Order: sequence, then structure tokens, then C-alpha cells
Amino acid sequence: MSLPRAFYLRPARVVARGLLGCVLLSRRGRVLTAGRIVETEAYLGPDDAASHAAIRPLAARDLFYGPGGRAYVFRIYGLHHCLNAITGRAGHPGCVLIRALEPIAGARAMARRRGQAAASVGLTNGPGKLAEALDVTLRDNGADLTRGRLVIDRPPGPRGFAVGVGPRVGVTRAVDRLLRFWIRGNPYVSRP
DNA sequence: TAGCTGATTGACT
DNA sequence: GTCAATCAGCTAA
Repeated sequence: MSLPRAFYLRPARVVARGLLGCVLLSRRGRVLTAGRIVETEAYLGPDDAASHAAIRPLAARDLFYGPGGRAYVFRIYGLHHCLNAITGRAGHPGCVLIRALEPIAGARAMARRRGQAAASVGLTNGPGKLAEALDVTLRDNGADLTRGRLVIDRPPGPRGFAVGVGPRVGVTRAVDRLLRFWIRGNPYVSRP
């Protein structure tokens, strides 16, 4: 059961928290891979100096300023991909970066894509890693996350976890903003 | 056209 | 702890 569009039509920091525990699902032909979202970061509009809505307005404008519920995928350092969920109503830019997953299904396929012999914690504990594990590329930019080959489902069970809050990782601007959220104690979180 | 930067990762000292 | 890989999109000219 995928999250409804209305879930995404809220402020990025609210959606970022709400996505913890939800399940990211990728279908590639017969290959299905899925993982529980254990770490997210919120990026806001032009006021947020670290957000692509401010840094790369031309590239991201159409998606950021459109309605939430779509995927925003970009390439970083020429090597890796990062997967975001666009949030907010049309005209209210924002997005949530998916930073880490806990594998649920298709761990063997993930390991194969990652060039690893067997599944391990290192499979999806980082934004570039999970994108590679789920085969998320620029082709998925703009994809509808409520339907199709890349979707986010509701949490399968009750939410029994504590949420950690802290500054975002890796950014060089607006470093002091507490917009990173993670599931406390989960071993797949990228940084303790 | 040329030059620069980055929401990262993995390999190395 | 340091550092290279590698490229889309911006910026300056």
C-alpha cells in the first residue's frame, strides 16, 4: 500500500520524519528490491542555502516547485546518485533526501549491483549506496512515487522506534540546521 | 569554451 | 586522518 499523494503535500521536515519506517520499493523487470527507510534529511526552499532549490534553481525548479510525491534524482561528484522525494504543494518547494535503508527484499540483487559477494550493513547505509543497490538513476528523475516502478509504501507494522534529530551530513552551507532524522539504534544509519 | 564545484564513497597512510 | 574518481550544470569570459 503506497503512501497517498497527500502525505507529501506537507512541509519537508514533517515528511522527513514521517518517512522513517516506510518502505522504498524498486521494481526492475522481475527484480524487486525494497528497504525500510531509516535515515532522511529535509531540504527546504530558496531560504535553505544547502537546498538545490537555492543552489541549482534552473535544474531543479520544475520539480521543486511542482506538487510533492515525485522523485528528484541527481548525480553527485560525477559518480553517485542521490534519491529525494519532492514535498509540499505546488509553489512550495522542498524535498527529502533518503540517506539510508534497511534491506527487506532482494538483498541478493542489491549485493550484485553493489559488486559485493553477500549482503551486509554496507549495502544501503548511505545515499549513494542505496541508489546503486536499488538501481536508481537519472532515468527515475521526476518519477511518481505513489505508483510505478519506484514507490514508497506505508510502514508494514506499528511504529516502535525513537527518532534522532541532528545537523545534516556532508552539506557545506546552513550546517547548523537540525534537519536530519534517523531511527535511533538502527545499524543501517549512515553515521551514528 | 574553459574552469569550477559538490547532499559521496572507497582505498590508502 | 587524507585523497582521487568523474560529470552535469553553473559561472565567467
